[in-house]
Amino acid sequence: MYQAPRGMSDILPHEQAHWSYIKRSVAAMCGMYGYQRIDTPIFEDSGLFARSIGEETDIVQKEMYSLEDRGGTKLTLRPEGTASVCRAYIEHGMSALPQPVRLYYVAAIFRYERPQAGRYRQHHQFGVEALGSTDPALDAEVIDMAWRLYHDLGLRGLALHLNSIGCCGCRPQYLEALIAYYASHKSSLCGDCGRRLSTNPLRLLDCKRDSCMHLAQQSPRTVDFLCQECARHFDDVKSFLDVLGLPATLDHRLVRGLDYYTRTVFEIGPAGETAAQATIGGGGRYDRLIEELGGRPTPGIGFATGMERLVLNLKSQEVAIPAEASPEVFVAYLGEDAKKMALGLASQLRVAGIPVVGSVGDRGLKAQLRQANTANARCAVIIGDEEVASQVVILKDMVEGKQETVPADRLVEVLSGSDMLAHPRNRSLGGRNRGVDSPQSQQSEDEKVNRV
RNA sequence: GUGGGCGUAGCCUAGCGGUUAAGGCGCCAGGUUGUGGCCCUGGAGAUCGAGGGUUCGAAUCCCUCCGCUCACCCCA
Repeated sequence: MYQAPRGMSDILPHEQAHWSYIKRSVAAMCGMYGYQRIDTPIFEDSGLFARSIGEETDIVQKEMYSLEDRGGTKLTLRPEGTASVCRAYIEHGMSALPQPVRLYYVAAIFRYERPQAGRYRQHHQFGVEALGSTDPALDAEVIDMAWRLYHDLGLRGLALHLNSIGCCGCRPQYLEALIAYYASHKSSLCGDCGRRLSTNPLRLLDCKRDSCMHLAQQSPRTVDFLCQECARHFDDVKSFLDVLGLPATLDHRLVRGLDYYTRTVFEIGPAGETAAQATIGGGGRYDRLIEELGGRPTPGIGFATGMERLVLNLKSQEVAIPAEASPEVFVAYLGEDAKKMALGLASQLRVAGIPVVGSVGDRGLKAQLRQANTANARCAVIIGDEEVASQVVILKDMVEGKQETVPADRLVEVLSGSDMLAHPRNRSLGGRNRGVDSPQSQQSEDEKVNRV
């Protein structure tokens, strides 16, 4: 028996409501903020990720799905989204466009890790990237988008953590101080942290062992080492977030696992949640990345959110999700002649824009109606020998249980005029329109979030 | 890569040494000759994750492997 590869899963029909709900919300929100969609290849040249994410990071060291194609090119399944977008920005000369360039993506992401709750080898991320401006207002805009998305999806009780990790000008001094501090407490560090001291000192700060957390509380803070420009930038970000009413919590232990981050970094997850895969979204500024990848110096900021984690949180918070559309009409038949008539009628209905499920398999009427019922069809069209003979059909309302005989050539007309069909507008929008309420109700909703 | 928990029909679960592995959901069919949802009846569907061992006898005990899952590491 074949199984899906480890850490990768099928998204089955009964789970699609959550996914399309998220995708719709994402697209609507990006439109609201002026972000345009970009899709990049699932593979990139391996070097792109090594250079952007950082040679020494775990992602590059041990988590990439890499392969060589028949021409000997080294390719890697994308382990994150930002590098590809930056590559596309450079490759297509987007620096010639009005800046900043605002982009978003929804993409499958691949990392070779041990799967666990909220962590998969193939997962999906929605992310945005705003390229070409250092304006702290852009940082605030991106953070606002992330916060707003979660809120509009219906998630509550989230916390926003914020920090600034400085730039290449001021970070070295900080790292020096950090290493010096931890080196002087080396004896009380756990084994992992002993290694981190030389490999990835920033990560010393978010070790979860009690002893190390204790040390982290007393450790030097990035914000105390910011250069003047970075400090100014961070102050502005904070004040802009304030204007937007976003309840940011300063977290001096917040660092990110990718090397390209500079200045602003942030994460959003369930408040007070200490669970392992709690973070549902995170991001930050990366002012050197595009230059690093061979473009002209171009600053950027972005964030990404794990869609599987969104689904997990929507489920755990029992957020009501709009149901997927079910078919309007089920066409049942009895006998060969009726089958042909049913086929033709179903086709006509679809041409008229009415979703139809056709019966197949020559089963009894009882079985066919049972199927119409489980398919959640609003009504059934029944055709037998008598109906074929007089060119009529039985139209049965599956909710009311009533039925009537209508001439076959008037079926579309009768159906369109009946209240059995959902209004076309409701059909395409799924009857939902979240997050664009009046300013007043929006305000009160936000206050509710801030309080949690 | 390290550690814990778990593998019985499509799904959930009982059985924990003794005859043809039990129940619920779902599926299929009947209960009116051409009418669904509720109810009733019946049916199909399981080499009890795989291999090996102990035993007169193993789903049940032991070992190995595989898979799933949770946690560490890391991250969305």
